[in-house]
Amino acid sequence: MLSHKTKYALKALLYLAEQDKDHISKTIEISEGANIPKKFLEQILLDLKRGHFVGSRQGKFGGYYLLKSKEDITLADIHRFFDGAIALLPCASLNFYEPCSDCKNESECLLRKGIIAIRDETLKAMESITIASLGKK
Amino acid sequence: MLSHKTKYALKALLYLAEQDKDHISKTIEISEGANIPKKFLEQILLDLKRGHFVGSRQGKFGGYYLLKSKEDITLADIHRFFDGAIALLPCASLNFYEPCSDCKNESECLLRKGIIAIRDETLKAMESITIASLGKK
DNA sequence: TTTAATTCTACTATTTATATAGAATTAATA
DNA sequence: TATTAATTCTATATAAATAGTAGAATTAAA
Repeated sequence: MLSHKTKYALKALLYLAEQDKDHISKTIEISEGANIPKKFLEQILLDLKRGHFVGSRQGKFGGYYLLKSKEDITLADIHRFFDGAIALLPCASLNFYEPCSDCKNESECLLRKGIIAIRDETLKAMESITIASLGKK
Repeated sequence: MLSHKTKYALKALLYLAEQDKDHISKTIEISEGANIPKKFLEQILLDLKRGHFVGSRQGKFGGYYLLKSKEDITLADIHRFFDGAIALLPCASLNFYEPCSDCKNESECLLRKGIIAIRDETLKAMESITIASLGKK
């Protein structure tokens, strides 16, 4: 399952992607438009800024805007950024690999191969979906 | 990610599937064979029993054995049984559907359609993997 | 009756998720 | 330059889920 944070981040990005180019969205505007708790959204937007997905302008008339092109932000990117690994086990993750603490011999683990097969399919689907493709109803 | 509980359950089922027919495995034996904390495994085996995946014999020389055929236990089954929904959002789940509390209009939710597409792919992969197929190295 | 296993109930840390509060900083503009 | 309204930052709070432990009760074979 996605965490609420990830879901809210995706909704916020979708909101930003819908706006006119050059429009700068205030937090409160996104919060109301996408129905996300304002203070929580504030943190999420800061995270997205640190991840270089969005940019911000400070001070009066400040706000947020998309930094990356909406075609270039995939569901896999946002999942990894907030929730981490896409694979169901750390030993099967490409970007967040860790050995299982209870694993005696990873190369002989029966489970791992199945989990890798699932990861491959899920990943293919998640990388094919972008903020732009979601927007095209 | 799978919870440890789900991972341990899968490892325990794999262990049971490897045994000779009619063999009854004691908890301590599975615990040591699959490297799972014994007391935690005890709870997991009870859960698996309640789910009719395994059967047990009580008393001296008691233990656990597979109840369902190993061809009929899929990764999707075990995931759903312990960790619940396979979909990334509850509104996209077939077996654990719930509306999102922050959703204004589900039928128009841009995110939902993408999440359903991912679910379809992941599900196909998870249903194709069984305890039996994992065992065939 | 003894023994060795499962079964059951309850408890308890630890971590993660989901936020909230409030002060500091920034930048436009009157 | 003072005001205003926004972001930014740090810290904290709370609730739920995860992971695991303890110990007594029950069961059934020998």
